[in-house]
Amino acid sequence: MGATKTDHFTKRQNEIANLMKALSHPARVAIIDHLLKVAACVCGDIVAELPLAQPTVSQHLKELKNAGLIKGDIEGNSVCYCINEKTFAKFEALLQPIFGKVKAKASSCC
Amino acid sequence: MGATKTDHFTKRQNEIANLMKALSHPARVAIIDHLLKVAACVCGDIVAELPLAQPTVSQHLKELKNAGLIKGDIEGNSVCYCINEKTFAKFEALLQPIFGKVKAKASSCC
DNA sequence: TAGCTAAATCGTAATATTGCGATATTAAAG
DNA sequence: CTTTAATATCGCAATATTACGATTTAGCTA
Repeated sequence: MGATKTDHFTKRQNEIANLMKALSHPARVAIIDHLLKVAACVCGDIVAELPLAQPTVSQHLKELKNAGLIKGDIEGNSVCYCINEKTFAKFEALLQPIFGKVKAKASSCC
Repeated sequence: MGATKTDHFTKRQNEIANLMKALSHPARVAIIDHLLKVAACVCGDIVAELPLAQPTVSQHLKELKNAGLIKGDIEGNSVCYCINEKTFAKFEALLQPIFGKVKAKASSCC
């Protein structure tokens, strides 16, 4: 055991969970923060920004990329990472109904 | 190793990461879905709804409670779980600026 | 009190994540 | 072609998560 039973849940629930997981580590939130702050799409700058070793940052970048939250363009020697707006838009669209329903509920109990 | 270096990141980044982690499992998304759907605050109904054993569901409920996303009121024999709107509002407030900045950026590169 | 039901906790196995040193890979520079 | 720089990948150790059977806790009812 220990393997998540993803097949028992809806596609939507798994999509939400996957996007949440991608941002469930402060380093990855910090990477997104940085990519939003800097005008240009930084590459190895991210490694310099974070208090983590290069291989570790590379791994976090890979996870964000797998989740589709960032894109990586090879630019000669280095790689240019940047926000993938499409996925963020989808994420927002998935969360909107939840936040909306929470507000509509208005403490029906407890 | 293996322990997340939470102390190297900002309080905000850790807060976001923690809330994300709480919803990074489809079962926990399903629990929130269910609590939003049902008018009354269900208790053991959640166990019946999910394709998981009772101890497993109890564990997921505990994590959602620890993150502050749900509340649990003891009601005689059983427990009444429900959405904690305050935390959801905070979560939304934390994400809003990110989604906003993503849209404002409008593919500056890549 | 004894028995029943609902939920939490314990203990443990399987698996996943995090972090990083060492090592590849790839492309520009000399 | 060799060197250098920037990233990615490998392999491993430490730790965390997921799942659940067995057990405990707590309240209700008879």
